[in-house]
Amino acid sequence: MKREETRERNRRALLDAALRIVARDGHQARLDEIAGQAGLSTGAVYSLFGSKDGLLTALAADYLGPQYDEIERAVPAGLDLVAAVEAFARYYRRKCDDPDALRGLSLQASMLDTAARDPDLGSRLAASVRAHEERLVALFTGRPHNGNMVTPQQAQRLATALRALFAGLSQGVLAGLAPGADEQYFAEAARALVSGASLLDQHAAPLPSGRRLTRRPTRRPPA
Amino acid sequence: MKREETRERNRRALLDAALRIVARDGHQARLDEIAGQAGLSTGAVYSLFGSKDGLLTALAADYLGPQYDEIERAVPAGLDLVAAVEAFARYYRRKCDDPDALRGLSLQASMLDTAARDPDLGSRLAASVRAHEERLVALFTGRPHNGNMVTPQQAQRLATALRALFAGLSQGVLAGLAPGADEQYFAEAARALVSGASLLDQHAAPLPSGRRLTRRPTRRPPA
DNA sequence: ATAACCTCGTTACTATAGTAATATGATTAT
DNA sequence: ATAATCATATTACTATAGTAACGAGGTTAT
Repeated sequence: MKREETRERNRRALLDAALRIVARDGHQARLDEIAGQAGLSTGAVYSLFGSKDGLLTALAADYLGPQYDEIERAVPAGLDLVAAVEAFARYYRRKCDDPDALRGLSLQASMLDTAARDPDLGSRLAASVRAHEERLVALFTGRPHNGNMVTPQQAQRLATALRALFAGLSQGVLAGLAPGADEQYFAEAARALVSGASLLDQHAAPLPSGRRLTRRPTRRPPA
Repeated sequence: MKREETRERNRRALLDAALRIVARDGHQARLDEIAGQAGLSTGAVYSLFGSKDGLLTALAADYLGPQYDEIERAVPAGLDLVAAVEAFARYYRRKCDDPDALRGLSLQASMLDTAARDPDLGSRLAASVRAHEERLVALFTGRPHNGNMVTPQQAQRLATALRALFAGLSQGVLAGLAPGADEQYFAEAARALVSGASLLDQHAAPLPSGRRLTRRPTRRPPA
């Protein structure tokens, strides 16, 4: 079975070359440069991955694992739910400061576009993401919160909302739509989702006629 | 001043043609078809908008207005904050069911990519979005909540988080990452941000040793 | 063992975004 | 009024993604 073997070798060679070049150029990486570094011609990409998007999708799926490794390191076991969610939030916000976060955003955008336009690649991508998301669910499941333990169902609901919130906020920060969204803001927004604290608690103002809040503000972290 | 006049006329002609064709083909719309329908050649696009992305960005900026008109219609005055936020959430979720929501997602992705790659277009886009976002802030400012009125600062914080959350959730729904995120879920997630309710309230399970929740669940809408 | 076949990568081609040089016609200065 | 200049669209070209026909060499059936 030498045929299958060379196929696999070529596949790997393309993915490895693509990783290097995509890390540098994002989704604008040129196919002939990738194929050249893999010792192949651009046609091989179409034979093995169907399209440039197919190659990038496979690459993305390959690198979701390390991505979630990093998240798990950022959210240590032993924290209760609120603390874990805050740690997650701060991790996400810090990643926006990474010098090549913009390239990451561009890649993410092209993945989104691929998913929107190519149902096949889209569902393959979605499957990878969902598979890895189980790790996120596991990361929250069982943590104490309000005297209870987080159930897998709760963790699932939470993971969906948190990923959405952070994805949206990161996009906002990087695209310049949300200039004020600092680490503190990420943490407060995330905490609002899980705890009884609202995003608004810290900035309330009385009605003109002046009855005070019924809810007292949660702890005000140091400015 | 006939020069400026024809320039403006050509600009409009390109935008009008682009609107038709982009509505059909998304960001894959072909430049020569757009230019052809405008009675111009593709070079005119580069002369007037600098690039295809420039044309699409201008188009997007043009159509943010109607977008926000629709939002304002979906969130009537007179609702308190929680109800307004829920209405907003449900509007956003319903838009995911639109038959050409996927084309919208693809366009949104390409705008994101443009913002990530071209600082100039990115900041122009961000400026348009922020300008229109003031309407969103105004939409929430002054509504009653917990016996107070929402301040502009609170509304700003809220608008940032809501847009991020809905953008992320919509992307998730359309890309197949968040299959369970129905209208109800959108509404609950949004409510969690503003009110004391947590996303987890409805799905709590007791600890093995069994102390109950300290917080009682908020109203459970009919299934 | 040999012939038919199938898989996969290459080569040559097409389509489209973008660039550079050019031409045309408006604006401005003399 | 006429010439110089500038702005803007066109034309011809380049670069790159994608397609289709082809061919080499591994695979399978007799």
